[in-house]
Amino acid sequence: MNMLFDDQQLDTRARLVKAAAAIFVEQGFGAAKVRDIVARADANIAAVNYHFGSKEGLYAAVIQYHSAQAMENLSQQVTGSRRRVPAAQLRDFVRTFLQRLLTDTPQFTMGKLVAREMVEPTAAFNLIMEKFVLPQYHALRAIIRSMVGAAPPEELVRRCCLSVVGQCLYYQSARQVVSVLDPEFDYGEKDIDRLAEHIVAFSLGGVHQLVRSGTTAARKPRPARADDR
Amino acid sequence: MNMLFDDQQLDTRARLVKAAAAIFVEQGFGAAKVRDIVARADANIAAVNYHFGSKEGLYAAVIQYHSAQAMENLSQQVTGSRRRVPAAQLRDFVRTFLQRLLTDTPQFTMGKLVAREMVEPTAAFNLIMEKFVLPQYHALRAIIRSMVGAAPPEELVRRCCLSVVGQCLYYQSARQVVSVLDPEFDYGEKDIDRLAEHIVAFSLGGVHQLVRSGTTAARKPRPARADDR
DNA sequence: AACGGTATCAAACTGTTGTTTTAATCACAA
DNA sequence: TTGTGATTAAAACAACAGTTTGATACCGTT
Repeated sequence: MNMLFDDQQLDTRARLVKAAAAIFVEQGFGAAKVRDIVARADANIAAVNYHFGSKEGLYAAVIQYHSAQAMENLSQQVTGSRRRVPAAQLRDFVRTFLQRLLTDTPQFTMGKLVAREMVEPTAAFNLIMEKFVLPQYHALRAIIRSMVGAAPPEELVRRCCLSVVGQCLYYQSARQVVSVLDPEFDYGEKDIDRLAEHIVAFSLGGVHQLVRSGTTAARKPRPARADDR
Repeated sequence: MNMLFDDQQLDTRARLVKAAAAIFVEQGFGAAKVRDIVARADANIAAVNYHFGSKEGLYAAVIQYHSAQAMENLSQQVTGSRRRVPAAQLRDFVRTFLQRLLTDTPQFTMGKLVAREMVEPTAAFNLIMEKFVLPQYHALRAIIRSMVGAAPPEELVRRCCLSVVGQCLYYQSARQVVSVLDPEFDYGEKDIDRLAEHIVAFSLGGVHQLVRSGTTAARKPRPARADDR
């Protein structure tokens, strides 16, 4: 239990964490098979129970390991863009979020694990929520709030946050659908950048639209608009 | 193999389809257990293989049964709102889409099955795609296209469609997250209507923003905007 | 009443999957 | 060298889940 990752000659424990991370991301915790993991790690079946106690313990280790670097990414992201215009902050947020969600390098494994937990929660759900989802959510909420001012109700800000996140997450959770509807999209850096541009522009328009209609329209009875009926 | 559903005293086959639909929606095909299904249907284990050949056969039967009424809902929806303003068509689309996705009545089971297939594809994925996803997508694409005119490239329209769908699907696929971030939201009719209003307004703003920036900004080199740096 | 087909049921079967066991191997200190 | 604890390996175990079996009940027909 000395250093976890060397580089070349990893010990069994480290190889297991690495292989498990990949398979958990690909298939989710439930569908992942321990035998597949140890096969990829080139280790023996008993190793996972010896080192981690159980499959769940291995999953916890994967999360814990990837948490560390993901967490510092997070904090440097938040502090890094404090001084900018809200719209630029949103751009940074979406770009980073999409990168973590869609890029395939092992550096961004945590983002995909979090996405999995959202759609298919496991025992680690609460931990993931408070360690990753909520901080991210609060960051995004602050950005949106600074864009709309103090007047609009909290609910509007919350809905906008979920709209932004929903747009992003769809490209990861529904990859199969995207690959049919948009076969060109190959999740490369270029594609991700273009997608980020789109989602930012779309969301900026959405937020502004809501501020506009929120200030002019009545509150309770839905105002009859031109597009009704 | 006479009539499938009576009403009150359903035969075993019908009870199985009904129970299976509920459990497949709740847990997904992979996680659903045949023993749970037959327990809810108050039937014997062997019944599923006797009537449907296999668990997969049962799943196919569930899809086939719910397809019928879902399909006619679809067509009447499309033909029903042809004559309206695009924005009103979008409103209808989103409202109906959300209703199918979030309402818990068995009438709208298909929507949730489709959502499952998007996130966790099974052998029925291709069928679901061409029978439900693609038609819906084309309908939405036509609406968006009629809003932006002929000038914007197809890619922009496609991105907008995915943005709309992503916003909606998130509330179904990530229910657990929503229940933490927004505990008030209880998926009642009121909530769904309000959510539809939000997503429509947000998306209208998003689409218009994209049309605006698309016509004014240069194409290849990203124009330096006020919010940069 | 006897027959034939359909449906149901309890029980067993089979493959899979997470886990455990037991022995062998290795590293290293006494 | 010897002993000790950590690690690995092969095999077995136990629980689970989908499927199959063989017997039995049901029901309309001859």
